[in-house]
Amino acid sequence: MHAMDKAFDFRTAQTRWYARWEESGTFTGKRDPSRRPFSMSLPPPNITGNLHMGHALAYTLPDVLARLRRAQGRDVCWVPGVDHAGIATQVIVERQLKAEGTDRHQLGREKFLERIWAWKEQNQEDIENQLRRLGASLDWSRKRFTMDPDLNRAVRKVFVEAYREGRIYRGPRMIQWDPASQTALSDLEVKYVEKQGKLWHLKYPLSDGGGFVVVATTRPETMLGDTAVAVNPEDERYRHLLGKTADLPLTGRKIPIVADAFVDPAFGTGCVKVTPAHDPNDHAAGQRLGLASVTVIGFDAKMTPEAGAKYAGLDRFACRKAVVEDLEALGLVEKIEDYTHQVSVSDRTGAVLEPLVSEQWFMKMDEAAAEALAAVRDGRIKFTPAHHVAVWEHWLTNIQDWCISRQLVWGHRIPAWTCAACGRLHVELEEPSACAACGKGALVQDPDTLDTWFSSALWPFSILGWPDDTADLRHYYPNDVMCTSYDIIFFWVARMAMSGLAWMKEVPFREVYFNSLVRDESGAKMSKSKGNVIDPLEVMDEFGTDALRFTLISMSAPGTDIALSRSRLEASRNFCNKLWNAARFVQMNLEPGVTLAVEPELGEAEHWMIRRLREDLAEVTAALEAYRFHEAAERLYHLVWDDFCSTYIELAKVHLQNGTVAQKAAILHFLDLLLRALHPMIPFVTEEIHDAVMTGRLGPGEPELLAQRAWVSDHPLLAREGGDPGLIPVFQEALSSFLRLRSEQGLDPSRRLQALCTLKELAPFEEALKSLAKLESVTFAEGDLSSPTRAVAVLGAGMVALELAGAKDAGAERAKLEKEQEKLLKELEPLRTRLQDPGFLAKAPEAAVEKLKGQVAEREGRLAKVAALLQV
RNA sequence: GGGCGCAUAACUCAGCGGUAGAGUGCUAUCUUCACACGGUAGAAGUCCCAGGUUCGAAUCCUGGUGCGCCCA
Repeated sequence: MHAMDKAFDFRTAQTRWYARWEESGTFTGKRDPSRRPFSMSLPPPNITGNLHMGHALAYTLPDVLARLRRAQGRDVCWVPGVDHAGIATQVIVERQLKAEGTDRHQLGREKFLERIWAWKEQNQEDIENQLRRLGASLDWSRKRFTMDPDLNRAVRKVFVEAYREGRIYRGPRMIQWDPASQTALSDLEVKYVEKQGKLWHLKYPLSDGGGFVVVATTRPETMLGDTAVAVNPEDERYRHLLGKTADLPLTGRKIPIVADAFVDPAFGTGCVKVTPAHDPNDHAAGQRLGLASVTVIGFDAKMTPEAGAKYAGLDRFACRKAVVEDLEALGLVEKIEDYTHQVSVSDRTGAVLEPLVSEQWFMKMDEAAAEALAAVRDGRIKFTPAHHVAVWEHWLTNIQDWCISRQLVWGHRIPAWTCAACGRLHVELEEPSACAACGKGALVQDPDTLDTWFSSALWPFSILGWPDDTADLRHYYPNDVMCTSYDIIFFWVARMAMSGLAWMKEVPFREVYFNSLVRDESGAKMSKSKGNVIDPLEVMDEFGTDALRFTLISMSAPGTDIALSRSRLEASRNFCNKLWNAARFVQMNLEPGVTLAVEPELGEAEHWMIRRLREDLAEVTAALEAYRFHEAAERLYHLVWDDFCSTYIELAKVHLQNGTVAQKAAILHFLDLLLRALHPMIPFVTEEIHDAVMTGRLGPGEPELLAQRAWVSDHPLLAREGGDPGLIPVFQEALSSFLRLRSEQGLDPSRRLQALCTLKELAPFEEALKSLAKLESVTFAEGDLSSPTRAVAVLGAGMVALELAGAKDAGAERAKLEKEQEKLLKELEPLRTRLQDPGFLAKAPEAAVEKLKGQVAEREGRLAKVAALLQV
């Protein structure tokens, strides 16, 4: 036991405790067969970044769950780790190389990889330490990285098996190509941004000399690769053109005019140019209609020789300018309109993507998607909030095959080898020593790596040791909960679900909790370019980790994004300080003999506090178990501030200062219950208080660390019944009436007054009333207290008065009473109307009618007393 | 074009069939024996609009308006 400072110093508390928790093995999954497991695996954070506010939330909420479940006796296993983030990481390290005047090609694949590994080690350590600062109760003994050898084995296993089953195949297909990072992307890595562009109306002369056909396009440079002009078959305007050809300007090619339903007659002129090599829709149309494909833009985003000698080698945007100029010179540009359209760019590099046909690896999605859909439909996976099911359904029912190969160095290398001699492809777990077909040629491994999410999708079971049949896997799989942000439902959740079902034959997690997005004060998404990013590390320095956590938790209502504001952080900090000071006040009045082992003595105030704890802690438990974090936080906030601090401690001050050991033990128990209930949300301040107050006062066998103590629900004290449930509310009303009278009468706050009260049952609280309302004495009397020398207030069940002698402000009192009368009448009117409504009386449930009657009676009673006072 | 979500006090948000709530801010007041990161009292809202269901709607349904997000 040591003296507590006047204010909670979170700076020392938050560095002190995490190491203790970690060293003590509190967070380690015990794989204890006698206890029910509780396992979680979150999408690991990307190694490219520091902890941002999204992580802070995404780790705080599951940490609340982990700490709750641990306290409830579950064997908690929450595995931490980081994700290698293929493209993002490679882009960053390549940028560093560029700044040093070199590049990865000069460095060579191996040196480049060494460089990335070194960078990864440093970043991973930073992220891990930031998660520790946040207090996340992760099992560091099990930490994983998506490129660990074990996890790589899982990746190879899945790749090889899926290939043999035909789920993975290789072939030329149109993909989204990122010219900046020189790799293919999956559909999910494409972002659509709105851009102000132009719509060029180009005239293609008909080959028979019968005029022109006009097509509209946002990308005129692709006309060099046109192989047809298409119209809608229903479009009467152009039916006469079908079967004819047009002379494609600048190329000397003749292209057919064809019909296809994909053409929207309302877009542009209703005639569209078809460029099968450079547009996904045109590509599909080209295949349907058997059109030729002419590739005029290369992987470097420059024009190819097929674009013609004049344009070959030009950048695609420079070529656009050149083509338009040349067409204008020929009089073939009918008009140019301003046009706003969506341009597809890389989510990572921001480069404008080029749809290109390319040889890539793909994974079939239809079967896996159907299984993932079924798992949610039949309840094997439950979503909170449930409305995200709609998004899930939509995406999985429209899913395309997944392009899994990337032309990157950083990632899981594809386990496929080609024989240099016979060209045979070998997909194997380990590198084959010789070609199984011809036995002669040298084997060359596919240079590409897999999409980062290929390995991420295996995370929920690869971290537990799969493909080996490990004890961890048997004990902790499937995971109980997956906590994540709803914006990565496709990247992570869907792919994990599909992988788990495919390879484990069981869902990877039983429940998914989607947390909100954290936004800035005005509700805008935080982004570096907007400059509105709130750094959680700075917030933790300024307000404390507990304040940050409590703010995020108390704003986490399902389905609403969080607009983080300074004022909320301040409120949370103040709350932590309030708790601290209440504990400090308790602690400084405890002698050594007061411990949790002492049987507490319970009076009216204690029974009231027990009732408050019993009701609220049950609600808190239920709310947390149902992911209603904000509700749990709000309950605890008011339980601590209003009930424990403002009401109970004020009533118990006498005991606290001069009471018996048994009386003080009751106070100690209440504080103990609050600390335990609050610990999952604000672990640092509660552990610090626990240390300061409970050291030497714990019951036999109780662990010293709060993080190891049991949850509060079945504490025997909460089962104790007794006392009069109505008494403390009457006391509160009497007290606030005295205070209000003082305020209305404009009395000097330090002046002590004589008071009267008709409520005899408050006699035991005389001292508390005197102290809190600054009274000299309280006389318990019967009947009407009204008198020309007293200020009187009407309560539900009685009356209180202050003796003011000559100092009474009768006008103020009368004004107040009149106002109260007016208010009561105003309230009564609709209540009485409703009570007289035959429809209400006939159809409303009896309880509603009774409740209304009670409300009317209570107001009428008050009204009568107020009216009587006004007549004096 | 399709889907999802949100509109409640000055601000940020809860509530989601039975008399409008919280935090912050605001007004007044108090440094009195844990806490000024505090105490006390107080002011503040046609619960976006229009219909409908119901004895009763901020709450359920339909339509509209305005925002935000996702997918194409």
